[in-house]
Amino acid sequence: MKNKTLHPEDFIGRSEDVARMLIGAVLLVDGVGGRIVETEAYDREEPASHSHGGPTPRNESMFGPPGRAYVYRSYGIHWCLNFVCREEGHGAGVLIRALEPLHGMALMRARRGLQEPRLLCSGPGRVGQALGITREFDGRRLDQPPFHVLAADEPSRIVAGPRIGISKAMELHWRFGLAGSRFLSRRFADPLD
DNA sequence: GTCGCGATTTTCT
DNA sequence: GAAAATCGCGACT
Repeated sequence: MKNKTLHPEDFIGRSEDVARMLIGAVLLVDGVGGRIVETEAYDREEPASHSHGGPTPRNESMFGPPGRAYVYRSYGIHWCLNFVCREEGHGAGVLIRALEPLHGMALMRARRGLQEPRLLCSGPGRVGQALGITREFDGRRLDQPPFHVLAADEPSRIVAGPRIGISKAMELHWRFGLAGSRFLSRRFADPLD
């Protein structure tokens, strides 16, 4: 299948639309990664987003051009990867929550210190660790090395639900998953649209 | 299977 | 000083 590389113009759009589009896409960092099976959308106009209060030193790249990475430190321990979308200055992004590991299995196992493919990339912190994400990746273009993002080659069946680990804007069903995937970080309670 | 907790650091009040 | 877009482990049901 002729997966096409996603370019900045592919990330111009509402974060909830980009988050759906990314399900089934392949994410590689220095050739290591796999198929995206779970994402979450965030937007400045909604209170659960880091960008909600406007630009700060941490979230600066969320307000930069679309098609780049926004990397943040979570709970003082994990590095989490987002794709910036919409337009420069808006403050929208998509959190990459889980991958089906496909490439660079040995390296991912070594970084994560375990064998089970099931748990290599099933959660945003795990994705960061398996792919070797650090602050140095913040603001980098997604269509240039070390990143490589390939569009899904066929439409994915997508389930949606409330986002995880937040207490605000629970009415928004902005968490998306590949229906039936074993690599989701958690089950979807009521698989809506 | 589910619940609770500690780790560890950045950010903003 | 508290809360946070989390994870892994141990205890309990």
